[in-house]
Amino acid sequence: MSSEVKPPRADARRNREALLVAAADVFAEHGVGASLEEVARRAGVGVGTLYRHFEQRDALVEAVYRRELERVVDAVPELLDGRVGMAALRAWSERFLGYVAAKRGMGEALRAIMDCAPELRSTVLPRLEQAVEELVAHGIEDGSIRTDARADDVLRAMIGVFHLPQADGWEAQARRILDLLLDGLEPR
Amino acid sequence: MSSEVKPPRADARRNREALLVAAADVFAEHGVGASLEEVARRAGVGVGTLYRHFEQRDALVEAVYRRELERVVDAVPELLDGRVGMAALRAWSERFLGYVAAKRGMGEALRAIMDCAPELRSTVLPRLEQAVEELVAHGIEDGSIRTDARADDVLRAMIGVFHLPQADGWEAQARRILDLLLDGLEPR
DNA sequence: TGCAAAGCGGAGGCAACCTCCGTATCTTGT
DNA sequence: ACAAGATACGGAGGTTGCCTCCGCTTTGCA
Repeated sequence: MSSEVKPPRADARRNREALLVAAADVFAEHGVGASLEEVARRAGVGVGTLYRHFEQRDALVEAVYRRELERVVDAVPELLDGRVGMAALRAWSERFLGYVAAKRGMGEALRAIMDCAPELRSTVLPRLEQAVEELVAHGIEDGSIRTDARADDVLRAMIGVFHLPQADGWEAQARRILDLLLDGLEPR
Repeated sequence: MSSEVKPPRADARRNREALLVAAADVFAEHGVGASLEEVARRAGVGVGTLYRHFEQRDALVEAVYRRELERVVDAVPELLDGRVGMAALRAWSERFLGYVAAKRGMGEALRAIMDCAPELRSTVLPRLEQAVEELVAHGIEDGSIRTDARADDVLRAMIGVFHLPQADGWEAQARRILDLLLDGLEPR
């Protein structure tokens, strides 16, 4: 009846960790579409092991970027402190942008995570949704955000922008577009 | 000195056309990442022929969606007629959205076109940029759009939104996001 | 009608995907 | 400390898609 989940074997845990580290490297180097055999090789592990731990590519992608994204999510309360909702959302989006710009592959990763089948979908996307939801709700309450604003729209818009090809000047352009979007969220 | 380009042979033209038709089908069915051998097969043509006509995938993608996109571009003057810039831009984005929603694969295609190396880049992207530029310029002139608005930002934002995974409710959500964006373009 | 030139096709080499199962490594109970 | 079962590993191999290369066909021109 209680929690019937045995802890995984020691070698399994080790390999899983090695795979995550290797994948982070390889994704940073060749993007999220990189060869999984390369990942396995660099982790010093057989492909079979990779596929056992992460049944699909998306599962690996998600696991690799999960920690970073959690940090973005966790920043919400701090940013909300002493700020009006809109200002907090602006600060948050700026921080999010910084993460995406810093961690190569994260833009693609976000898109990939959104794409994958709902039943396999990670826990990360809901947490992001929840983060935006909180920010938007505050803004609506204190009157700094339009009452008809929808958190899911805002998050998707951000992801759309983050996933644009990161050519030269990407970060500045993304910032401008985000500003446009946020301006659109202010009450008329 | 004059135009040294001979017209292509008849069979070449035939095959090119067959490839475009087949590719349109296959892309609509399996997305822009579909198998090119499948495209060749369905066109009743060898792969070699496909690669001779379209050296890279992006070239084929672009050719397939070019006509549709040209229609979007060509709508600009008509939409500008008797409308203020902002209104024309709204109407244009709505029309663009309609095209993307109707033609499966077009969202992906836009992204793919943006991605490909500049020197190989199609003539379509510049034409789209020019279209938005015209709309935005009018809007700035007649005071319906912020003076600091940048056409390239607007286009990229749109493409970002169009490329989001087209799940249920995509069109409505894309419309809301675009509205947000356009609201952000109105003078403060 | 004949002959370059232009174009065709698909075999073949390569890379990545993913599965499967014989073998190795851990854990637990004694 | 050891044995036995459970758990996990590895990588060969079947499959598919990419792209190139070159002997053969078709076309257009004289």
